[in-house]
Amino acid sequence: MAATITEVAKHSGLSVATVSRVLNHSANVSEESRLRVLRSIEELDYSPNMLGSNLRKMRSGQILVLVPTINNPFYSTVIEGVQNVAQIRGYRVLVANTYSDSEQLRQYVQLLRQRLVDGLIILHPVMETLELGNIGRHYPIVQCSEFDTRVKHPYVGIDDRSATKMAAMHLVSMGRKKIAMLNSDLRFGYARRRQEGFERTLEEAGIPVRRDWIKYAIEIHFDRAVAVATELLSGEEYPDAIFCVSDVYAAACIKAARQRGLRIPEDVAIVGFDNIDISMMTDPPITTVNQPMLQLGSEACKMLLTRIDQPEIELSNMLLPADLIVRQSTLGHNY
Amino acid sequence: MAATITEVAKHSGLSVATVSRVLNHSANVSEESRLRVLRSIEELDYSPNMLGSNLRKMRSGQILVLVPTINNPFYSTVIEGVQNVAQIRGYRVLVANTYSDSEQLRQYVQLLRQRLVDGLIILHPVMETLELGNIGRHYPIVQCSEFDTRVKHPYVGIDDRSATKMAAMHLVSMGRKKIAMLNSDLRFGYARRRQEGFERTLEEAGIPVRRDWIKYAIEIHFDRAVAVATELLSGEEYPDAIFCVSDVYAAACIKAARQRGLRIPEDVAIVGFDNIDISMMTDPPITTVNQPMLQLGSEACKMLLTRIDQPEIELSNMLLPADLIVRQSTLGHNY
DNA sequence: ATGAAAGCGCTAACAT
DNA sequence: ATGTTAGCGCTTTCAT
Repeated sequence: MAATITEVAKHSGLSVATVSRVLNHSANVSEESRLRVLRSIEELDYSPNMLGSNLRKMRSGQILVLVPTINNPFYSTVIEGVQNVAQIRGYRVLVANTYSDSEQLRQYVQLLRQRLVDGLIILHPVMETLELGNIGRHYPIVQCSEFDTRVKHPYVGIDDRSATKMAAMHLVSMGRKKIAMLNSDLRFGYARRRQEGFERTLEEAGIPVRRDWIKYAIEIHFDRAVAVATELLSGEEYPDAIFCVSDVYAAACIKAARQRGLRIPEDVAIVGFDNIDISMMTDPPITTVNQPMLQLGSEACKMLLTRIDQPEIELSNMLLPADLIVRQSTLGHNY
Repeated sequence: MAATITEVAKHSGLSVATVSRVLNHSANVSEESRLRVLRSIEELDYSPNMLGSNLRKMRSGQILVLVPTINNPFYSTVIEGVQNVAQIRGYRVLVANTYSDSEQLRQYVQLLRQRLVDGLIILHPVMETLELGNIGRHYPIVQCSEFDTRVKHPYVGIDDRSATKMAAMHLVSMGRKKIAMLNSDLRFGYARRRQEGFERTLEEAGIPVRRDWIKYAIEIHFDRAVAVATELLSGEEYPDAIFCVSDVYAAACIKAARQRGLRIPEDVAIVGFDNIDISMMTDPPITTVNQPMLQLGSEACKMLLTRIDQPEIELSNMLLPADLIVRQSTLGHNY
């Protein structure tokens, strides 16, 4: 039913080579031939079978994005950034949830060997450093957002330490002296870097760092985070500010604070991280560190495509600037 | 560098046919040959080049999911459901944002003709009925969640009318008599069906339907929805309950009500739709209609794979049950 | 149970 | 500028 390039060639009275040239916009085709071919394509309602092209060119025209879960507005926005660039450059994007499972991850990396994808963007705290380094050593791979500096693939992310400093200094400048942190899991590079930035900033500001005011909510799960936040706010003495490594945690802090009858920001100020939609929907809206999500994705994609096209080029890592969006969870009053 | 099936054949002293049989778990291979082949695969670190396989089998092993935007927890969860089934059945999933642009949509449908995808799941209010019907007439396509009954492709969704009835009856049973609706855009099938269900339920309950209390927020955008909700709550007389067709709208109503100093649910009760994460993070948490998002995706995927494998089979549409999750935005008190 | 060989649709090297 | 042809890696039919 579907026409092939051979039939187009026959129909136009030209060779398959010429048809192929027209399809690939190659030079060295006379205007007349070009038009003849285009007409035949039209009349036969021909569409090239890319499976043939792919085999011949030994490329899939696809890249794979690995995320712990697509169902997270941060990741999905980064993916959108990836897609924006990929589409322009004629690549399609596969998205795979790894559910942070290394077996899944290993399996997806196989798609590179099977030539089903030309490159890989990992939005994923890579814990099995060496593993991935070996499997993917000779393939185009870029780390995005959640990078591990020990892994040998280039990355694009934000400067967590200075972003954290900005957030913490904001709290300090609002006169807060009893500042807590709600972190995720120190196995993640960003968690380590943000905690480091947090502690350093407090020290520089002459504010004591209380170990019992640095809490961890291992899973990014709302109810779990509410429990941890409640704990943080339960003691005789409790913090007057909480820096959270995610907006979900910040929303959890708001709920916990409310349940204990604390006012925000009067009694406790709250800062989130990521600037996902939720941060503007809570009451009060959350002051948060805005990550340039779309740009993270698009830069990672550009980097990857460069790696695919010119594997010999040495790529340098990229840290994008983040900025603080001040809302009522720290500012108050103007609600 | 990468070994081919020919090299494996040579190395094992068998033919490519036999190697292929082993790879495809075909019968008629002696245990001895099988082991010889497997050993060679191991030793040569061989991985089949799927581009060759794809061309020969004339299939891509991929399906495409079209969504207005991936950056929406409802869609991304449905996609997760699709992926769960696809992975088990050996298919990969491409995701494309159409941004509700019909030109983009048309372009993506081309992937079917190019044989880059074997089938299509559309999570998308299809407005250009005929168009898609023509382009995709002879390809495996399934509508999911946002279906148009006039389009000739099978669909899986929820029964919007009865789901709406359930939500509205909940408000009625709580003694509400002045019930408003915050809808999206009547160009969407679900918007029409839900409004119909809403009006019918009120009529059956003997409650007058006030046209000026049915409002529309064309874009699902938080700030815009807050403005509409504020309008709804501004009059001399205002509703004592609002039924929203999305949780985002419900969150907007909460914000608008708060700003006007109204208590929820005492002064105004609020019901959302979808049961996305946001609905449990607001204050108060939102009573909402839970759509079986994962199941919507997985059933749509099953349906599509059936269509791919057995195009001759006539498929019937599927409506999954939704259920009401009652939280404090209508129940109150037990916060 | 195994092998030989054709061929999927396309591109690109080479020849003219 | 155009055509001829080999061949990308695999599956599958047909012999044996």
